[in-house]
Amino acid sequence: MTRPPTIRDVAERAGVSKSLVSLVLRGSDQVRPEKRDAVLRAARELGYRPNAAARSLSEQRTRTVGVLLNDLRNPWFVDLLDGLNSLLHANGLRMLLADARLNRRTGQDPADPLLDLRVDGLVVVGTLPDPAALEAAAGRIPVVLAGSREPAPPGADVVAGDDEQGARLATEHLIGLGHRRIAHIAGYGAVGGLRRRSYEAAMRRHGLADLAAVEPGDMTEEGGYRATVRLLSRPDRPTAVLAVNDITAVGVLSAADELGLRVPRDLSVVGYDDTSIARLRHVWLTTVDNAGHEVGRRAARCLLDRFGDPAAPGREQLVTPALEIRGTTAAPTVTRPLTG
Amino acid sequence: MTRPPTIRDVAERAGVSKSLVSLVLRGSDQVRPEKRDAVLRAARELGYRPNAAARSLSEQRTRTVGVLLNDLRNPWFVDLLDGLNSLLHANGLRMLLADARLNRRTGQDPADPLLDLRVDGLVVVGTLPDPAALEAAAGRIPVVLAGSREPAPPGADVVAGDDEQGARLATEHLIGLGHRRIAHIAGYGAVGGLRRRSYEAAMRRHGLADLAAVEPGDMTEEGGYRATVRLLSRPDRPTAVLAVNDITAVGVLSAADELGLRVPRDLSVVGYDDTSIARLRHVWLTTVDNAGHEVGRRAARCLLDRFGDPAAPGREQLVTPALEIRGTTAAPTVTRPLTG
DNA sequence: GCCCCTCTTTGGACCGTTCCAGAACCTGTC
DNA sequence: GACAGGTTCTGGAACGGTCCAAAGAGGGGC
Repeated sequence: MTRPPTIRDVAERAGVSKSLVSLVLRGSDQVRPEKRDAVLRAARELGYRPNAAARSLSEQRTRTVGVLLNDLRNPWFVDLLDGLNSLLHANGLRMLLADARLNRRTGQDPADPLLDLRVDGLVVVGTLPDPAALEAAAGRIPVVLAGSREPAPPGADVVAGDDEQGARLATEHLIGLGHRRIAHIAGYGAVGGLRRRSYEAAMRRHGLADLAAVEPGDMTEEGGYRATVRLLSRPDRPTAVLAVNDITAVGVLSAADELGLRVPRDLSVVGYDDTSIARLRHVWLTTVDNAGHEVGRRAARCLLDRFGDPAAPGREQLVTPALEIRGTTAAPTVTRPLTG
Repeated sequence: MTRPPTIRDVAERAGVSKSLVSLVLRGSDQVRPEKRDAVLRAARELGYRPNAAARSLSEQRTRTVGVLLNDLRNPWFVDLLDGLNSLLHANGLRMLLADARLNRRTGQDPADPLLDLRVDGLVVVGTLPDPAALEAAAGRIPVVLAGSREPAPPGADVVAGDDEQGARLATEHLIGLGHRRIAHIAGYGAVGGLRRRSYEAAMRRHGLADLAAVEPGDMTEEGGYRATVRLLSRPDRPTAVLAVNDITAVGVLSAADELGLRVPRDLSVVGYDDTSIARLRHVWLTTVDNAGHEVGRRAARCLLDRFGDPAAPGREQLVTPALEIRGTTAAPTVTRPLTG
């Protein structure tokens, strides 16, 4: 009922000035121990909590970093957040999450609430909101795009997994197992393009360009399912499929199941992202681990660096992914087709 | 580089006082149209954004509701957030997410950052953080526990799915299909207890008390797997399993798979929560839809009501769940055991 | 006892808003 | 043309902190 205590209430109870309370609470060592104790005791007794709004108004900074997520339903970013948070937290910064999809309702820019709160920095995870609005933001505060490779506004940093390397690892894993007809179910956006082109390049490098087959998908399970049905109904059907992401790969598994193909005996499947779904025993998908934690850590690093030097030019950092071999890939048992 | 424009900059450019700018921006109709236009134009030209910290300091409210999530990795709450947001947003409130697990690092209470920001209300989604801290918060601001049935601090509201009804629906679905040996893999917490007891009650009501079997689990896939291995190695093994949640049910599927049992022919499986995993074609799990969206809407409703009447006693609201029948349940094909 | 110096402590300005009392300006009436 | 009453507009005081210049306290040297 009664209003929360302020720094003045604490000062009064401790018998000192509000300035001294402020000093103590900010950990100054220019304070006599007895006074410090008196202040801390008073604060404890009153249940004092600093008012973040007042503090940031006065300090001209919020010690808060806004994180814009494109879709909470797609949990691949959880590791990334974890890495991000660990470093930010160690530097006394808090993280504020906003779901771009939820906030889109308004028709306004999804970053608006965060910008109104005057966050000190912005991390955009995954696909971009309105690039124009982001560019405006990048002029005022540090902006980092994490986990995607969209074109960045000038002055923004980009940290992401190395999609080219990851797709190459996956493709060469399949080639190394002896597969030659390896199909790819593609996605959209910068990530989709990079993974597809890297797959194509790897096939070409191993003299398999003619056997490459790209089927478009929409990065959903349903899309993976449908693309697989199309792929497997071809006369020269593939013995392995590289999907643009895990969820698409799960669609591939469903289709294979339905068409009576056993995985990995009749069909090898590789996903991408190493989401929790891939780790389910029931799925146990071979996939590419995007090193989300490390991406998050580096994104935080970028932000921290940029607080120090706001004018530094935007950089792009790629984190090396790792192949995670599980149960959906094996050597092909089908006899080598004549055309191979 | 230059500092963001303030309301005074706008006032100067529009040739009016800052108070008038404030009036215009808050949509007062006590302003002459020409002045209003001048102010709006000036604001647009300067790229003015209101400073949320200053506003909330002055207004003594933040128009922000804090949402405390227990674990972003467990995405069952996404629908809930969606429902929550829709109503809050319509009432001019924004949502701030905090992950309790991420913030726990500090050893402090995970709600601290939200409370420092002086959120106007708090929604705790899922299992509780430190109950003591929550109780302190409930004294100052409206608190709603959403999606779980933990004991609430006095003055807090609780909105959740009706676990008893859901578990009964699921159990009776299995009984209706002809199953008699129905096992339950239990979980922990209030939710775990309610679902288990409701399962037991339903079995009893149908004269199947002797055939009831409860195996403890830990609400993870691994736990579901292990519990199933134990269950299926019994001489009188069940023909159906009701799992405490979807993720546990996926563990059941894995174990069945590994032991050579076909689902649903040899074993029926029901999950709980209707998470996105249950909807994967490759899983296609029969489960209980917890009506997350509706739970979220009602939680928002509670909060809004409580802004109006802070002293109202805490209420508990239950939302009726619905059975979602998919591919993992069917009539038992095994002959009825003699003891049945 | 006085002066200087360092270590503590304090009052007051400021951050960018809202809110409120009252000023200024209309308009119509007598 | 003064006045009442309404509509518009304004200055200044909050809000709860931080920051800074300067005041006060204490100690040492002469």
